[in-house]
Amino acid sequence: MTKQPLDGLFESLMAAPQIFKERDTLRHTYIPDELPHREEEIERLGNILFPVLSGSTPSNLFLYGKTGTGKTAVTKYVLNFLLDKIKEISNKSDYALATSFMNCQMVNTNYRVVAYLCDAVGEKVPFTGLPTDEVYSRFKSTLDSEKKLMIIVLDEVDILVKKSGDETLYNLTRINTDLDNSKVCLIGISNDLKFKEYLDPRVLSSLSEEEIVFPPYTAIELIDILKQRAELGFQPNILEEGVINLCAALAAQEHGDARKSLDLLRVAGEIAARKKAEEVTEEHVRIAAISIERDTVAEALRTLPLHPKLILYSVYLLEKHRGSENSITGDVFNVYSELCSVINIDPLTQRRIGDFINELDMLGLINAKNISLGRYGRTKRIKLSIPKKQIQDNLEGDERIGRLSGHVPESF
DNA sequence: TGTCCACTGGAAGGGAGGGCTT
DNA sequence: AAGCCCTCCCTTCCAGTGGACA
Repeated sequence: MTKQPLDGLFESLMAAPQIFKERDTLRHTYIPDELPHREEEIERLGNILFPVLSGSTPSNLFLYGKTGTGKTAVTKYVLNFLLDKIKEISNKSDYALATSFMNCQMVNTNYRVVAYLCDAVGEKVPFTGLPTDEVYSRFKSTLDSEKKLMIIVLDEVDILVKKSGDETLYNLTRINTDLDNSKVCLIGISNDLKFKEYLDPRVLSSLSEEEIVFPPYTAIELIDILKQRAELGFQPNILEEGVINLCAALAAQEHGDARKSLDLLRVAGEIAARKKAEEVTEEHVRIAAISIERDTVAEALRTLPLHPKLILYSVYLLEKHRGSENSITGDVFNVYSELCSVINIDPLTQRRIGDFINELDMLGLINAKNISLGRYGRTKRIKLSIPKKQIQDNLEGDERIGRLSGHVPESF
């Protein structure tokens, strides 16, 4: 058999110095045996959920805190602990503990939440077709068919409520009154502190019987977290002095985000491994910071549907041909409509384009600010938030947008 | 000070595509 | 097969608005 080019690649990678011991422990999704600087939160959550061990229903609770402050990790940590404990005493207790953890970024409609819960209790339902009420009552009756205590965790619950309202949440907070054998405990997790304002007061009072606020990590705390993970994930003495401090400092600039600091450390390690370096250096961390940023943007651009891509490309063309002058919604819509006719598709309405402009703003790809031009109306001032080169490189790769490359809109 | 522009953004609803029940 | 119900994506309608201008 002839030698494949990949054989050589793998051989040289194997021969290179080993950087990682256990790479996955450096992912933020990995739950270590200890969570440094979250002892207090673990203890509080443990205290609140402790009644499950004696078969009582704990209070519903709400966890608040910014991204990367350990809400999800602490919750999973405590739930895992409880599940282990329950296993130990299972012969002594006459009920089962079930948990369902869902991220409302994915499970973001009322129907999907209930369907997900059905799945968790072993009730198979189609992803569409049934009335939500029907799916909900199937969930209830399956859950109630045996003695069970179910802890339902709704991570990023604010997304669900903003998108689909709080009807499901309302039903779930009242479900215990309809159950004879089983009980449900709800845990809501949110990084939007203003989220409470959207909630019906009845849901709010029932859901936040207990609340835990997760403060951001300080740079010093991040260093401890990174040291712990580095010990698990990297070969000994592979990190140059200062690497961990730099990762912590960069992440601390953004509200003490442990997730980000771990990503930085892991990607820095991957870069060092690729370069076959003897150790991971501060330079690798800096490259990692740029590469993470670039990859996030490239990924966002690549996965955009066609119409938002065209809108973004219109903003790009406006900036390219009219210099740094800011565009307004009307300009963008005109160029967008023209591009649609060039590639022979029907343009969407200006109303819909307005929504897409807001979405692109939220993704951080453009900056759209409401302004008033006096008697010339109220509109949005729109600027690109990322370099033009990045738009060009990533969008013109799309065959349909590529056809527009070099096109100068007639409106100029 | 009132007018008026060019929108914004909420609300309601249409319809396509999918699937269930009877 | 008919009648429902779901989500998703979109349109239509329209009241509301900030501030330059007459």
